[in-house]
Amino acid sequence: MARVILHSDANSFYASCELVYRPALRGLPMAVCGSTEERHGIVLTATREAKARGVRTAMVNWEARRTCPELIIVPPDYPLYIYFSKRLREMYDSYTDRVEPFGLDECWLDISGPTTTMNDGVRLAAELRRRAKEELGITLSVGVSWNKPYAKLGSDMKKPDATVLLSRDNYRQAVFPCPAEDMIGVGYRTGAKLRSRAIHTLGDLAACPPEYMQKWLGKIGVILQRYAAGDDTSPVMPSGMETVVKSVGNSITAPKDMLTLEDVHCVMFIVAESVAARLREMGMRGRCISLGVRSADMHCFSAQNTVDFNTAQAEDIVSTATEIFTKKGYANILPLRSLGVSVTSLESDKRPVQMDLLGSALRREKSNAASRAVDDIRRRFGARAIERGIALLDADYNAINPKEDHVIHPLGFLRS
DNA sequence: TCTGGGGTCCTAGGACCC
DNA sequence: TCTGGGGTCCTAGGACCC
Repeated sequence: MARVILHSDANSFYASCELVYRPALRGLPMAVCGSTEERHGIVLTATREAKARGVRTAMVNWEARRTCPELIIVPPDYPLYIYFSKRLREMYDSYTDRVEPFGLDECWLDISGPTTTMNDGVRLAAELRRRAKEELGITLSVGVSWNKPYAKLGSDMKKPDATVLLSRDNYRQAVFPCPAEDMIGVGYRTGAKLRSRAIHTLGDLAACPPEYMQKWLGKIGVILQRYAAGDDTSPVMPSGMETVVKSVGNSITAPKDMLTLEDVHCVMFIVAESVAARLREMGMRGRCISLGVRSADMHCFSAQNTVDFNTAQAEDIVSTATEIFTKKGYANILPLRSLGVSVTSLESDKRPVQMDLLGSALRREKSNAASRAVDDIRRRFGARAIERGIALLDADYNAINPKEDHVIHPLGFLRS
């Protein structure tokens, strides 16, 4: 049984959808690039080649505007990304039932079979690239290998519109000279740690004794060493087996710093409302509520609280988050730049609720019904059709709409 | 003047129970 | 009464991914 894994990465996915330039490639609002690229030294994608040439690829919006005053900032269009992501996904699904998405624009495909060869993988890669270009106008970079980390590595190696085969015959020459940071799982911090012990390349990493890695970096150390050596047998999840969502949250950098407790409360409500509505949409509720804040001097704090009931109600989220805020003395770090809440320990809202003697479970059910009615009004007449009084206190904060502006719907939604 | 947003997993320490 | 161990849950923080 030959294992043949592909990893397909849609090149400049967001740019392909809109012909826009996304500064910093870090999910910031996107800006039209036009011909500014050459004149201002702004590059379209953070490619390996660009990095190797030392070209600046990270630029925040204000920097980009300063560099290029005629830059036009275009807000992201998530429904469009979802559309393209869905079309690509359908294409992959027509070849194998083992397709595992990784973000909106990447997927692993497993085409292993008794007679499958690496050449079959390369042929399929060519066909996927041809079809993506013809049918969607998008180019793909595809890595082909016998394991997931190498397939991913291969898809990163050559962009755009390319296939890279990392086989048992060539991987030593192709993989081992690469910087250790190229491997999935090795980020900025871990890369620095590895370098501090003279582990510079994937070859260096692959050669590390597992016991040494375990002792030094724990579980993740052993995993990374095995990734580097191509020693990974983790399966590509079958289509339809998307992992269950484990947390739902929203956070926002406010249009102006939150100076007072009233400001905090107002933003907290707006964010909590979005989280609660999304939970209800997904048919979920949870009992662990966390609050994260960032002060104006960019220090982050977070804390959580587990309550004894499951909720998808903004009021519950806000009251718990407020408790945390008070208990932790976050008032002392005002002004705040950013605030977020999230809910974990999730369960389906189809599960029966234990009634209690005080009737609070019953009250919660009623309040849930009221929230659903509000959801329905907003669905029919728009997000602004019905608003909370507190949100009207401040026009700047009221302009925030986390649910519409920031949420990329979970990948599970793509299959509906 | 400004530094994103939504997630996942892992770790280490502590509380609690048996 | 004291001590120890195992298991589970909770919590805060860190690192990583797109």
